[in-house]
Amino acid sequence: MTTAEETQRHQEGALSNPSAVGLVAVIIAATDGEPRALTVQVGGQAKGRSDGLPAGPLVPEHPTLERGLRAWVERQTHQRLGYVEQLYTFGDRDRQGDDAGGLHSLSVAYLALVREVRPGGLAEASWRNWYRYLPWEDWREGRPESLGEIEAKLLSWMETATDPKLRRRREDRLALTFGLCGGTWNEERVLERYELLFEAGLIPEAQGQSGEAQDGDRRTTGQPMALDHRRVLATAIGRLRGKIKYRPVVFELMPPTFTLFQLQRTVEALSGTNLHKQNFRRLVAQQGLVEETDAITSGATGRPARLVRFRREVLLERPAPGFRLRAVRRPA
Amino acid sequence: MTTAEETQRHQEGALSNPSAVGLVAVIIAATDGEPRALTVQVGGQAKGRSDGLPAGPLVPEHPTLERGLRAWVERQTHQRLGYVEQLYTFGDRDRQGDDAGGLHSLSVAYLALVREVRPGGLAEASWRNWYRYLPWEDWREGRPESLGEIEAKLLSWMETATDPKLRRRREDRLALTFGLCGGTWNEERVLERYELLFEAGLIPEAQGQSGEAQDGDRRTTGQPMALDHRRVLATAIGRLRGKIKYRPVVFELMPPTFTLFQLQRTVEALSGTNLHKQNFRRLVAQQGLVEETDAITSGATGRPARLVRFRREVLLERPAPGFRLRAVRRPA
DNA sequence: CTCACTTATGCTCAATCTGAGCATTGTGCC
DNA sequence: GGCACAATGCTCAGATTGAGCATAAGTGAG
Repeated sequence: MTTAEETQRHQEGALSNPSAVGLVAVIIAATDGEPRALTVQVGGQAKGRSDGLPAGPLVPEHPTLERGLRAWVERQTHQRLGYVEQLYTFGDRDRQGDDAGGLHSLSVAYLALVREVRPGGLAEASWRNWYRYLPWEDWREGRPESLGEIEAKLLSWMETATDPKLRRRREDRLALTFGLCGGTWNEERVLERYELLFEAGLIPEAQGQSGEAQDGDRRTTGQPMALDHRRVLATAIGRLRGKIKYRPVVFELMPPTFTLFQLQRTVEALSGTNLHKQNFRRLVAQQGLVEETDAITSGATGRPARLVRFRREVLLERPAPGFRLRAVRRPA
Repeated sequence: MTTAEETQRHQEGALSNPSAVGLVAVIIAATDGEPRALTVQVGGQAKGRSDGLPAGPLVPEHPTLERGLRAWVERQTHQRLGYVEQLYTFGDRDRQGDDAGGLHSLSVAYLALVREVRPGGLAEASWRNWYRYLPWEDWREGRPESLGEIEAKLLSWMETATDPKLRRRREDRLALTFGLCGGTWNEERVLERYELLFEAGLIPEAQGQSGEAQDGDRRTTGQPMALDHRRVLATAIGRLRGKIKYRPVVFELMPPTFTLFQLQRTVEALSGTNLHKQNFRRLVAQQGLVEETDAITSGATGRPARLVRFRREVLLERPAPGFRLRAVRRPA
């Protein structure tokens, strides 16, 4: 069959593979300078319960996928979603675990940013610091200590490759993702790092995928999640870290008014790095991202700070405002 | 039902909405300084034939969606795909036309870049300049002439809003996407522009979606495509235009060796703008994106140019190499 | 052969942006 | 008042950019 024939057959509705399609949502908030994701408890008694992301079937009654997701999440969590963006569509074998009875299954993942964290809301849902699941991604206190052990294991995984070409390829990947062997750490490569760990057998969720021995230790390789949800989370973090650099999406996580330092803390929380304070303010000022209110903080230690608010107008003005975050280089 | 319950039910496989899932591929090449997409003829005799993108059912026999797409396209087109990336998953109502017999239908769209254009290959498939479908996106010869008419229509669409708030919102969107009313043109907002035209009733494909009068004219609003394929194409172009700025993906479109000017022409073709020649070379040199060969062009008019080739090593070196394209400002 | 034309390539220069740090200003606390 | 701690202002050298000028090295016409 030619492409054209196949296309035509497809477009006339003669589809051969009905599939089970679901939604997964990565719902992000940032309070107290910590990045948080909404998680739920999933899993029956047999396998034990574990953290997972909110997920559900595709709701067909909505005009678009995004609107459907929005309504679904807002109904479930009573959160108003600020910003919503489609993340990625994960297929079967990208995932692990049971196929849904022979059906091919897909998950359409969405990233959503919410402003406030309603504490009560749902019994089984809770906000968790996302670095709980990916501890090696948090460089705010300097190089994460868990990284030492991880690197050692990755290096020995590299060594297990006997084929020199394969070994070389692995070395390149280590350099690219974890900054080993002379590479540099790029905070956006969250997914690539997760996938590398997965392949190297350091991720417990990889069980059943291959028979290799699992080498997971929550202190170093983080807490597991149900199914492939950690992969989805990693995708979300990577995307968000990229996005804040050229679109003012952080403000979707901020309260109506805030101080520049709170804003900086939020950006740092997302990107997992520290920023140079004065330069950060200069950047924000130059870009005209915020405007001053006449309120001033009080009570806290140190000199009170001026409260500012996001200038919605920038969405129309500059081509692509955001933060170009330059991590401050730390001595040791 | 709570989120957690729903999630659990979902994850245990009790899915309620089996859906028809398909793939769509935007396969891009660039030859002779023109950006081209692979198109096929689709549609039966009743509706008339029209251009469409290669599409087909999801192939379940592959480990991941991407690998599946890769195999499928390579089998169909005998093209080796260089770079493949998932674009977006389009839902039903995002699309137009017939639901597939009550099934909810999804299309997972992929972007692929190929190096060479095999001319023969498929009878019904052909490479088409992508600006044929989105003529307002090509600013290489200066402001596209079709834009005058488009803007006039958009402005009158804006005026039809009686509610001042709605009118205001439309004005903002015109500024943001088409640079009207004091905004600036941003070459990455391809999808937003298409969607605006769609809403404004300037896109013939919108028929049946709403009863509004269609105002399409191929010379100004471009040639239509089947279903929502123009939307998919617009998504692809926007994504690619963004990507070339921070990842060296253009090289996936180039032959093994090429001149710097050919490279520039390709980047210009994709971005739809003109670049400053000397600065472009300086950028490429600085970033170390290419290395010289000892071959030199000959035969063409003008001084012969050195042939260069892509330095694969940069993929490992710099954090995120690509082109920051600054359009050269033209006087008129 | 020389000229006109075309493209390649080298180089300059001012304006701006960046990374890093020093200095000063308000507050709460002892 | 003196201290610790943030907020805020300001400087400064080095790198990056945008825009051009100038020169080199081919082709084709006369």
